[in-house]
Amino acid sequence: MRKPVEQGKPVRRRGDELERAILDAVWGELVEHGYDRLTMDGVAARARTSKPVLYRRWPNRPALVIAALGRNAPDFQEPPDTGELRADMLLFMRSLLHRFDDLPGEAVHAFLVDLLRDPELRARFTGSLTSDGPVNTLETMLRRAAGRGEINPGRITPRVVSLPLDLLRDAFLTGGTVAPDRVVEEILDEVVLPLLRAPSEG
Amino acid sequence: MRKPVEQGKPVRRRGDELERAILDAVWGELVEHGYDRLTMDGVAARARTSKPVLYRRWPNRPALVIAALGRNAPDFQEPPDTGELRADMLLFMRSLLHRFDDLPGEAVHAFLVDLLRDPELRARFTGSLTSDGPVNTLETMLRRAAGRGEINPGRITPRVVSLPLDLLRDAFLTGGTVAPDRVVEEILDEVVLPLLRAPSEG
DNA sequence: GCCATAAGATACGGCGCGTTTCCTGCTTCC
DNA sequence: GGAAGCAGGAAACGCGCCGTATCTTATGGC
Repeated sequence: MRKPVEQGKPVRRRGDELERAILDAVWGELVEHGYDRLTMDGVAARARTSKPVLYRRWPNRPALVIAALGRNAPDFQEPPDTGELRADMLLFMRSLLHRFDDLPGEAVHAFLVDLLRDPELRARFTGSLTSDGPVNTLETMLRRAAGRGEINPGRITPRVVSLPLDLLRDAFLTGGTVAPDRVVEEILDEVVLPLLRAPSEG
Repeated sequence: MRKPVEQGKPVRRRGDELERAILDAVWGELVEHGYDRLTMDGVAARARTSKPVLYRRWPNRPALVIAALGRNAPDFQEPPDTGELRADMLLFMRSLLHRFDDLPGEAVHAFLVDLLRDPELRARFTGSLTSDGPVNTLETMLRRAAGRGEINPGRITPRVVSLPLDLLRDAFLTGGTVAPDRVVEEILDEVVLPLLRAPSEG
């Protein structure tokens, strides 16, 4: 709801209330202008606060946006378990891709690209995938499938586990937009699943 | 006796000579400062010219750097043909990775990341891979290998052909540095080659 | 030798980051 | 309940760099 009076009462917010207002403002700016044109001044204005307040909490622009994404993104869900690997993976990959559908895809792309520029953020990002992230979920799904005899357990290596992720990310980065379903299925049916099913050699 | 003919004779260069000097200056700046800190002023100064001269030839910073890379990068070579696919691919992938070894790897990374930001440049980049680029070379190698019976010809699809490229690029982007040999071999031995050798299903 | 052309020097406007300075209202602690 | 101090808020600044505009001056074609 809207504040009753515009300039009547300069209500001074603090702590968590202020922080929530700021992160909401970030989200709003992302939706409206995208990441490229999200400015610190813009966020401050939208949150009706000022830049020093932002910089007291976050060291720079990407850190601020990370915080906003972390707050607003839906949590990871449990690994799907349909009883069939292909369906599991399809569900899972799609849920990954559509995690930020509330934002213009171009905004997410610009943000990820910006993340990659900074070594520190880059490391944090890749780390977030493995430690308790999607990689674990994938591994769970693969082990279950191996238990059912759907795939060759010998093929399950770290590189192969993260392969779907790597390909989705690459498609997103080079394509500029979330991979369409066609591409996801292609990745699964032409690369990931055949590889997992391939018998060991030698 | 106003002019004691100092070190700088005001030789005014034009056309191709000037252009070469500029692109060399770009290269020098890349080597010395990396892409992030390559500035138009810096290039102009190093080339002993001025910014308007740069902007008369190239519309912006990335375009200028593209021109410099195009001039200084070694040409693509013929696809290797050792008689064995793994060796061919190893040679080829390594040659790709070390194409810009004269530059600090961080500079190449920053440049590629910057390319991805602009839809136009992004498209030009991905296009350069397929049309008469590395993708063609890879396909040639794969077809030869299929002819020798090394791999399953049914596995050769566009997505699979570009798979090694995609994985190298992703490793470069997310790793921040050229993939070490270990990773290249892992990609080949755990993903690409097993997939190519896998028998058709159904 | 004349003149169009492009090089070179310089300065400017713009933008956005991150910081500084100063003021002011809220909260806490005695 | 009052003072001290903490944190929010507003404005302005310096910086760096982009891309452009203006003007002078050398150069090469004719």
